[in-house]
Amino acid sequence: MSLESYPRPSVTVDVIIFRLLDEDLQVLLVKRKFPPFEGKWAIPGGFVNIDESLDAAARRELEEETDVRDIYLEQLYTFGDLERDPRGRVITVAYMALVPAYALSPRAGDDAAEATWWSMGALPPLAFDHARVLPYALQRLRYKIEYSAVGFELLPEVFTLSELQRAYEVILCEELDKRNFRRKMLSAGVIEGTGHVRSGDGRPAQLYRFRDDAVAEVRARRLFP
Amino acid sequence: MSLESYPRPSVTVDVIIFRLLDEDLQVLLVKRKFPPFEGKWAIPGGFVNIDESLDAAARRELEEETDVRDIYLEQLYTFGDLERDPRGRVITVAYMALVPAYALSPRAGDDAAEATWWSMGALPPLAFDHARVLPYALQRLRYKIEYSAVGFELLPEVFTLSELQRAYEVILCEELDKRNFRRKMLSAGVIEGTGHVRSGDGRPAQLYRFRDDAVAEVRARRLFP
DNA sequence: ACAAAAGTGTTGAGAGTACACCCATGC
DNA sequence: GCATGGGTGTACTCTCAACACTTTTGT
Repeated sequence: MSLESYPRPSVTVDVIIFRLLDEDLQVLLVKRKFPPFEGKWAIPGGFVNIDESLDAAARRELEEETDVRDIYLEQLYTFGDLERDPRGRVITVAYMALVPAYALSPRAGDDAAEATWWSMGALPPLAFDHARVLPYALQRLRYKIEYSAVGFELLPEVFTLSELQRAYEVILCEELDKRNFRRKMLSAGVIEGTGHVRSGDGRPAQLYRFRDDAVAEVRARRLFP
Repeated sequence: MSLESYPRPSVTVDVIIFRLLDEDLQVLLVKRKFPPFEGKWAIPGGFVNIDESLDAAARRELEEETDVRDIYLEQLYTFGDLERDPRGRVITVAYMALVPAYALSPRAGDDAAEATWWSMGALPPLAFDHARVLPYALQRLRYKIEYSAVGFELLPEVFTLSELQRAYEVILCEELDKRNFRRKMLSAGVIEGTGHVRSGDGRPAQLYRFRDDAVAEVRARRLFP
């Protein structure tokens, strides 16, 4: 059976771009200008070129929206229901990107559709099946932050322990104990002090950075002994 | 931009079907009869029909290979590198299925390619990028068995605690303590006794079944407090 | 001196881990 | 009666979770 003999679905990548700003977890969405879903908001994405891998397509879409490189990008899930795009059969491979808040976007001088950051707690009406995709991504982010070190991808290069804790609290929607948090984070060996401090209101805070060499993947608690 | 204006990749689903037989974790592979990869072995799969969801396509492929229904099936990952299929641009959505050992397969009277169970410890030469896909699936299975109850999907409806423990040991390549295993498994509330026993060599063993209503998802140990 | 945020230890409970012997049956 | 696998309890360690006050700076 040849590759030619079947009608082919279209394949797109959608990139869910999260950032953390002002104690708020936000996602970048673009406004659709044409029917269907005119005026609704969608996860940025586009067709996969025939000579481009999925990862490369996702990275290209990401770089069309943000100005920074070396961004964390991970494949999430592939959504392929029949009725998800009324224009035809479109399968989309969803990726998740985590950008630090200073990543300039929506990109200046961009000719693409209007792009805006939305708080995950107050989303606008969404196009396609994106109302299903975003909660999936949030769940994955929450889950992953619990046993790996992806949380740092949302922070600037140096940060205080309080900022780090607030990042975790915002993503998990849960308050954490300061002493336990600091002890565990430090003993995990994933961050290191920079030797500098940051002054502000109150006592100046030590600054830390993420240790690139740290592979912090906590083993899951097992169901059995 | 219309859906028509781009050349489209082909989309397939591949279903990695695991079973557990004789203390051996096995995977079902089909022998390829035509170039490329003639004589090599591949994960069973096929094209996604234009009027069929991804999940439906995966289930159809699975049912072409096995005789049982209600089988555990989960989407794993989508592989979309350019050179993974020399015949052209083919993106494949990989699924993982777990079948009990009595699931008759390869299907009797099947007109499809020769299909054989292979031990995960001794795989034949593989087609496409399947040498990358199978270890990914195994890792996912190992990971998932540690914090959820998918392990039961590989066992018959009733089983002894020793059989269950051996299943875990085979998948994890790790010996487990009998007393700890039994205590934890019973206290987790995911299995219940049937009241019957099975006789064999030595003392007869109590038989258990999985409790459908048990939602045993163990929370991951967290990196932070 | 006071406001504001940073930083610091201890204790009790529960889970995990290691470990060795008796029990019920078939032959 | 013996070989074979089934079944059971305890002690130690370690991690988790709860909890409140002192320190350092800017104004």
